[in-house]
Amino acid sequence: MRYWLMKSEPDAFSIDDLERVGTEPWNGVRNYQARNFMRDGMQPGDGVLFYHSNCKEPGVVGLAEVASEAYPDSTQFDPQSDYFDPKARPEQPRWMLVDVRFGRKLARTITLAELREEPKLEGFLLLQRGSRLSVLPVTRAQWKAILALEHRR
DNA sequence: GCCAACGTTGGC
DNA sequence: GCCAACGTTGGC
Repeated sequence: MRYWLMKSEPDAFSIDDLERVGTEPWNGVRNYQARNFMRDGMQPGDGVLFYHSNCKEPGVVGLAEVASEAYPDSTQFDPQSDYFDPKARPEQPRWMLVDVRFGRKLARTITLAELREEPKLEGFLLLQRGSRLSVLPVTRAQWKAILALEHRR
């Protein structure tokens, strides 16, 4: 079992939205590195840290799990979609996604600022300068270190 | 709203 | 294949 962090802007899709729908196709990822993590790295049952980005208090807000193998993101073929990709062809899809299933909300937001202060998280991809990946791997040690912060304060 | 950092595009 | 221009991400 592996661990991941997935970012979402709460204005667009929050942890509450995921709780409401239960399971959501993680569409709209248009970065090759992020796609490759979903396509080549993820397995059903993997752990996901749900992260709110581009908001007042960025940070980890909940837990989820990978709920499917990777499959083509249908929005790439839909001209009405914001995520439409005119170069994508159904016989050779360019963008893949996985389904993500709600796990639980954290007791509180573990903020980005806190993560930066945690020595055990040195080297964490999320915290590296200029890192903008919206889907990224988390080591088991990092996962544990992050969750250990939940009830510490 | 600003802007640093990064990815992508397209001319040459 | 280089690289300038442009677009996007996302913290602050």
